[in-house]
Amino acid sequence: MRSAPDASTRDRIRDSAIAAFAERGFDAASLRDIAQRAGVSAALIVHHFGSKEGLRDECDAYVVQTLVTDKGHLAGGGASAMMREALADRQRYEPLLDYMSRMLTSDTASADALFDALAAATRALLEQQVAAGMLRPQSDMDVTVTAVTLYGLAPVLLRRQLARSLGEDGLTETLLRRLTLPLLEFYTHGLYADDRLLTAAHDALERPIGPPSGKGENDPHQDPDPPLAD
Amino acid sequence: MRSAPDASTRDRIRDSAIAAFAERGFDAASLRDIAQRAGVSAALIVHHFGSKEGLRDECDAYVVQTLVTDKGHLAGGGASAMMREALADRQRYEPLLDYMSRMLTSDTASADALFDALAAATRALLEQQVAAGMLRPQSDMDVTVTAVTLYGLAPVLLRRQLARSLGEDGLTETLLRRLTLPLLEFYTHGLYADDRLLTAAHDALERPIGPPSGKGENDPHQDPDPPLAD
DNA sequence: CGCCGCACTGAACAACTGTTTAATGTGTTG
DNA sequence: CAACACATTAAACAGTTGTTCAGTGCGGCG
Repeated sequence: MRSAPDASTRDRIRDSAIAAFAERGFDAASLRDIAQRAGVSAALIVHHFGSKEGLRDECDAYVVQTLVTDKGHLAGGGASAMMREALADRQRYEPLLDYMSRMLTSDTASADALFDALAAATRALLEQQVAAGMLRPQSDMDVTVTAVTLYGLAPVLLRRQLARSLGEDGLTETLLRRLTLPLLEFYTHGLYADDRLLTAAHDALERPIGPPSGKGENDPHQDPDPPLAD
Repeated sequence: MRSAPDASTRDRIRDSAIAAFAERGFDAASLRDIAQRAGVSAALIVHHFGSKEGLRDECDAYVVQTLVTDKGHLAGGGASAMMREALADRQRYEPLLDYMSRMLTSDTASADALFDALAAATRALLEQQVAAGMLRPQSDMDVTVTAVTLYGLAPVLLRRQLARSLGEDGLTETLLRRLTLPLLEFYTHGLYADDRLLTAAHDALERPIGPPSGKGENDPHQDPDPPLAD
């Protein structure tokens, strides 16, 4: 988070805080550390924001607004549009993505609000695609919305592992291009060649209770990893 | 992490540490806090583990071993088997899942090792399914493996949001049952009804460079959210 | 000018951090 | 029994933390 050189002191502190929280986490980032980044004293931060918690609240609000409320050009696109946008102006958005990742896994009310906003954006997009006849009929739209939101967020939260695992460093354009077709293929035709696992799971769910009887070693579907079956 | 009542002091400290790190994060969990949970003094922790960092290393190793190396009954099943297992013995596994979530988003060598182990398990499972002719042909198996690993991890990392968003509290069996069929359907037939987005993306990727010219408002594929398309 | 408000500071504060030290007990081994 | 090893502790250490306090200087307004 490099602020514009003429940004107000308050804004500069906020941006420095976002960068520090994103890099080191809320607990590990000290007020003195943030103060130094912003070129001010620690006392001034408290003067402006009341407390470290107050500073956090303002950072949360700012990140949510920038990421989902602002201009609506992200709000309409869901998580992948977010990543594309982030790629375009990496220096500016990278701390925001890191901050958001920390936020989403943090058991705070702001985290819930952020996720709800992202899910709402995803829902809007999917419903628009339903109206256009682009989507297969979904049996439980709430589950679909939540799942698509989760799947869109996964590459952001696990950005480091995603890149490392594929031998890139960071979320380069090369990496995004490499992901595009396989993922779109996955979203279009799925992963499995036939209905075997699906019908097996369907049958299994008919039976009243779950996985009883001993070790459950001979279930009909041995391990359809992805779908959390049974 | 409630240890068996006769567990050795070392083990009890380790388990208390895992619980504390999982609940509050590595930085926020103090040695005195951990010591109190384990019913010992803070000095004893240092005596046994050398330093807080040493304690963390041992916790990391233990969690990795328990989650992926141990017995192989998780190693073979990927992330969803992990969740099923966790569900079966919730009290025991919940701290481990929380710990793992923090670990995977933490820029440490252990995090990389854990992810690699999970990805390897996913790869083994997928290759076995390829051999059985269950999978559609994949153009880039590395991408498929990484994506399936990410998608399997997303519900664990965002467990709280997943449950909250669907009106459950926690990863109940009810919730898992509700997820099973829609997700398996998704893995089997995909989300989209036709090839429109796929072929559009395919065409778009033919053209040499990316999204230039002004605002890129009139791309062929306006926003195929999920697949991060160009 | 004189006064007020306010951005801003360094220094001090008490609370807490991880770690060290010296000591105490307790059990095993010679 | 003496000697050693080791688990365990309370107390103290130096460093850092968020926060408070008393002040400084500067800009606008009467």
